Amino acid sequence: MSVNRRTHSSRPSPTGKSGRGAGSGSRTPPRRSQSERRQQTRQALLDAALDQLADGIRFDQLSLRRVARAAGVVPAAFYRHFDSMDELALVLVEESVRTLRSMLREAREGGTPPERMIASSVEILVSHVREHRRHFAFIADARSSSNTVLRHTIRNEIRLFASELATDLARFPVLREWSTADLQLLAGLFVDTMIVAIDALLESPASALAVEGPPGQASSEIAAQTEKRMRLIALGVPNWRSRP
Amino acid sequence: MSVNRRTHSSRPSPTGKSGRGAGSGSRTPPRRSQSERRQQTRQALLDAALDQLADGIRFDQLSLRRVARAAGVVPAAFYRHFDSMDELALVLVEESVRTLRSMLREAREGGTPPERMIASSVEILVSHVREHRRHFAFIADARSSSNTVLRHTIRNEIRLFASELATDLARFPVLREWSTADLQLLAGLFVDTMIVAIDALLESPASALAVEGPPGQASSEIAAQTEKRMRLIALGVPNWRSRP
DNA sequence: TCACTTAGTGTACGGCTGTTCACTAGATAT
DNA sequence: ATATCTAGTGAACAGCCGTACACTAAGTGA
Repeated sequence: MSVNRRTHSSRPSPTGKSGRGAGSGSRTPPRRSQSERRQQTRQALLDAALDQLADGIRFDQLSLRRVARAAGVVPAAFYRHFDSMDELALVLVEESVRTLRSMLREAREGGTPPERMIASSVEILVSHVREHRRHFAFIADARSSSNTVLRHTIRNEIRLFASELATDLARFPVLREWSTADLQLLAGLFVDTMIVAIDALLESPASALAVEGPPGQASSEIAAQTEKRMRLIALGVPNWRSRP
Repeated sequence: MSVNRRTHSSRPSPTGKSGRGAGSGSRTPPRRSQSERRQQTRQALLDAALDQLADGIRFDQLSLRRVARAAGVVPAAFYRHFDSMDELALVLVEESVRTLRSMLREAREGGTPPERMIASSVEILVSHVREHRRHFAFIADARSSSNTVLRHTIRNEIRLFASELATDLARFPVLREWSTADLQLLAGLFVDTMIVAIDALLESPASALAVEGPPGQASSEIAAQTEKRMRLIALGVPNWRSRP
């Protein structure tokens, strides 16, 4: 995990011999420009945080010191890149939201026939969570973080995501006449169903040997369950009237 | 919040006069049996924890010392009643689950006409959350706690809740022919919709002056939104076939 | 009345936390 | 070649944490 080679030590080298290429097998450290070093450490900090998140550590328990340690850097060095853990979190929001939007884009562009729409969306969801587990773990976690700003930020992004989905839904013939509010309702229901699926997907493989309760479902079961839920919701659409 | 009157002090009374009824206006402390005292402090600890939870403090941030302080008791005294915060949490689970089941009972027993079923359930949900805010706050929080045992325990209880709802649903004529699995699916969808509603209800009033994002919706809006979601789901029911 | 039990006290300890500061070595600019 | 800049170091700080321990006052039972 450590990014930086030890550049100087408090204890002088035990052998008097120092200088480049002295030790057998020790190679000259690769020359890196200052900006390379900087950018690399910064990313190491972000990666360290994401890795811990993917390992089931919650953001709230993620201390500045733990992140620095996992990045192979001393705590004080953290401040060269971020003012606080909260600021690091906001960078992770951007990264993760990009992943989220890429999922929407992927679902949009393939010329999927309407009757395959739900199945295809669920497949994309599952594969995206598998391939970008760390980002989804962060999103899921941040959603219920104790950091108010972070929590509100991520929830707002999810609301935006639902809004985009709503305008996509508007293109379906059955939904042509629907009011904006009703489209938001439907999209919100779909999105919340996805979130439940994401939570389940994240729970299952990391805690495969969980001590308590039913063993985490396999991702195929979760996918099947999610697809059924969405189909059931979609079935109500043709009969929907806003006022009861 | 403090339950126990100061019973002795490290510093001797500044006046030499000690003994009962000495000071003007000081009344004799009410005699309490030992078991009364014990039970009272224990409840004060539980209440202190619940109060903090209702104030938006997450269980993870809730330290033994904070709880003890809020209960007006020294940290070491905590151990006379619970081995650890985790053990206290499990007691709160029992308390809270009782509240949850009382909600189901209330929804069951009133002779509600079928077409009012959803509206009535949502009303009961909203009023229950208002009246037992602390328990619901704990449930919502524990669901995503970092304590694995606690999290699994509460999720299992929610699964049980969904199962009971499923058997209730089975009594509806439209659902007579449904398989158990499909009933579980439907119940799960309803329950998750409720959880979303609970989260929203808990968010709104405590953080009425939230710094960021859209102001929390009023509970009536949340109720309306939730009712619509459930109605939409219910509309799909008559057309449902398990295999697509 | 007197010994026993027990709920709660006060103090102390080590461990982890965020933050600060003077310092250094390697990259950069003159 | 030399001076400047800067990413990272290591040591120190105060604060909160969980836990341990000896102690005390009040309630309890013989």
